Amino acid sequence: MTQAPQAAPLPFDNLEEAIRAVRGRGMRLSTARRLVLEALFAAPGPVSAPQLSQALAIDTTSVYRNLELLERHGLVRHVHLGHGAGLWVLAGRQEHEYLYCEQCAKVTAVAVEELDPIREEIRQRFGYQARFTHFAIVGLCEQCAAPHGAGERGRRPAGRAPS
Amino acid sequence: MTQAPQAAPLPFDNLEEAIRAVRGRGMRLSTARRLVLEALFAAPGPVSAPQLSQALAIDTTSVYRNLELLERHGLVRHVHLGHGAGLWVLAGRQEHEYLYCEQCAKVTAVAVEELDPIREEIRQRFGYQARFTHFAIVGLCEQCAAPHGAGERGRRPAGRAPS
DNA sequence: CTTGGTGCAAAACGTTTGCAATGGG
DNA sequence: CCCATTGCAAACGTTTTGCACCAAG
Repeated sequence: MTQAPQAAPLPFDNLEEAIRAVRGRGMRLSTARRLVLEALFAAPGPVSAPQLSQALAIDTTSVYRNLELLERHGLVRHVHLGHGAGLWVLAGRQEHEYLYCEQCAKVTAVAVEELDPIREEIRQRFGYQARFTHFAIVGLCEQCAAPHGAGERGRRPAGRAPS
Repeated sequence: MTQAPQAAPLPFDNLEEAIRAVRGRGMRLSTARRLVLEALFAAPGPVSAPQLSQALAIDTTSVYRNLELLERHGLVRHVHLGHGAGLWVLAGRQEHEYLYCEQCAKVTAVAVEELDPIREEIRQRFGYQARFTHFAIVGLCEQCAAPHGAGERGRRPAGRAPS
């Protein structure tokens, strides 16, 4: 996960296409690699390498090597929502960027185009071409930002909340 | 550095005021603590705990404990520019948020107010009250974003460039 | 003198590397 | 058959924890 700024994402919609892309790029379709891809397709959101390793009963090393290789080939990418392990997602179609609530750990995925206006404003003001695919936008969600409303007031996170 | 969403920053301008704040909050002014504060005042930008530890010849453990304590009391905070160690800065006055170029590792610090328009747009569109104090805004700086210009074309980072 | 702070040792955690064995094409 | 890929062991860099000693107030 050393560094992986941008690898042009390969377009694919489903497992079969992803597998075709794997083969087409000269990678072998090992059991571990197929399982990792399947798991990522099945996952409801970003998953960590240790999670994958445990869930699939594949050595962590192998999971990392697969994710890194697939990332180099633009099939997956990783994201940081807060502290803790990096989280991995497919990089094929429907690219997402994430908003992360540091209080209740809520994660909101939005299509990249939805953030383009923000990106454009940042570019105009500061000259940077921003990318929220590596670091999520961290802050407070609507409920948690509401000063004293009835919403999530004071609620503790459901899962762990890496700040 | 477990988690530290927001601790109301104590306002202070210089070392003396910071020291007064330390004492006022019931913390002792140990040698290590004073050195860490001095180093942060002297630093031109965010610094990692291992860096501080080495530069000041203070045990890493002690540096971490001091930073964490000072963070809990709103005197310092930490930021992630990319991969690698968390980086620490004073949290007193002139708060900054950071833009980080993932290609040339350039860091641009901007006053929080300068990002308020961006924050406002994010709030309106997605309901999140964003905070770029924990994760920098990562992307490409003007030079590196320029497709084939004469600027930083192909230049490798000066220091390490954690993506 | 009290107790908060220190250094040292050791561990936790996520991640990377070296190497011999294995299985995919 | 060959070599990409695997598992295991071991290292890595950052951060945390336990504990006996020390020093700030």
